[in-house]
Amino acid sequence: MTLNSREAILAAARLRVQAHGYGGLSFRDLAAEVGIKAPSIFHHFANKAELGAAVARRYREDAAAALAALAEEGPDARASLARYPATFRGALENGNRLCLASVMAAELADLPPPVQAEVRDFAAMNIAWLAGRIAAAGLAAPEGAGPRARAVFAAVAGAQLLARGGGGVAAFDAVVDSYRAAGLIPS
Amino acid sequence: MTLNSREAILAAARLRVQAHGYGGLSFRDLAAEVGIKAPSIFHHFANKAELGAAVARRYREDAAAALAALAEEGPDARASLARYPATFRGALENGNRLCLASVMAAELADLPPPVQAEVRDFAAMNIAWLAGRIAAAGLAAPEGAGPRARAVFAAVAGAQLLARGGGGVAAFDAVVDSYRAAGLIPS
DNA sequence: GTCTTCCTACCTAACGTTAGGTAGGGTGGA
DNA sequence: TCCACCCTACCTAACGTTAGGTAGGAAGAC
Repeated sequence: MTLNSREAILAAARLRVQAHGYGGLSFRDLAAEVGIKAPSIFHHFANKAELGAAVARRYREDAAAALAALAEEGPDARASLARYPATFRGALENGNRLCLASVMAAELADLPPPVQAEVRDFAAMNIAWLAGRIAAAGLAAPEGAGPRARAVFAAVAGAQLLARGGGGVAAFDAVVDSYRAAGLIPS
Repeated sequence: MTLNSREAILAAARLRVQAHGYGGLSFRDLAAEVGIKAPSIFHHFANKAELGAAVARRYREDAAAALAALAEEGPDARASLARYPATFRGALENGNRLCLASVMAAELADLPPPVQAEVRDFAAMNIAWLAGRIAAAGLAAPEGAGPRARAVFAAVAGAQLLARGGGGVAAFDAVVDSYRAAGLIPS
């Protein structure tokens, strides 16, 4: 149960941050969900900042793996780009949550520096993946792939934010469809 | 000083929420900034929820006035649409803040219902304005103006979120330029 | 085999701090 | 006089965190 506890804490903390933010993550509530007491969390993580950084790091690693899998599914860069928004859809379906990095970006100034760094790394990783696929798909000139990648990332994150405010997955899908219609994302 | 205190509280609270979120708004810090003591705030607002709702309502009213002014500046709907993102730029310039509604959307689940309602109203107001201008500009079919308006609102909010994470106003401008290049927003 | 030692994993109790909120009093202008 | 405004003093609940301790297992020496 030792390794499982650490993993259980990480998983539960991720969901709680996605729903309530880093500031809304309480050790007592988190521990209760895992089935231990709050101080026992300190056996696995030195403090809240370290837990937050670990959650964000794991989130980035999982996303990187998912994107790598998406790219390896087929050689068609346009097709994998078209499926990129779907990686953000899941959070909305799962209790109207947001991308971890979006929630944390909203409270960025109050985040411990190590957590801030993880948030930036997540964005950089997504943008790098998008830029690679955009370049491979010939969707933009080589020097324009980076800016375009940032635009796609921002637009999809914004769609998720709007959908949480009202409309849910249906609103998210409609906004993404508009992006496709405008040519921001390939169909 | 009575009316001024209320206004000073509203203004300071708005800036603090834009920087730290509703959860990060503390009566003690807020009062200190205004130059009074924390319990004196309760003379102007019954509780935190009412203060939050008042801040959000005022924010929406101010934004509505700014958008109305933008629309009245000239009859060219395309031109006023092109200047829409600028209304979001100011927050970033002012201490790397976000749109009040974006910050609050990130912590929506923990907001008192009246505050949630104000956040939704702000989004609806923006979308209605955009839909009107999009229809007037002939940028989309009449039945497509609403979805397109939601896409523009989401995209601009996302650009602001990305810019806060890193890059600031320059990143915001670059992303908006990409939106223009893709045809999501008129130049 | 068993005794000692050290470990992991978790506990209870309490720390200092901060949160929103309340009670009741003083003061100044209409 | 009275009421708006702001004060001091205080409350309870919750926060992250620390101290100190217990249960149980692995490992080495004899």
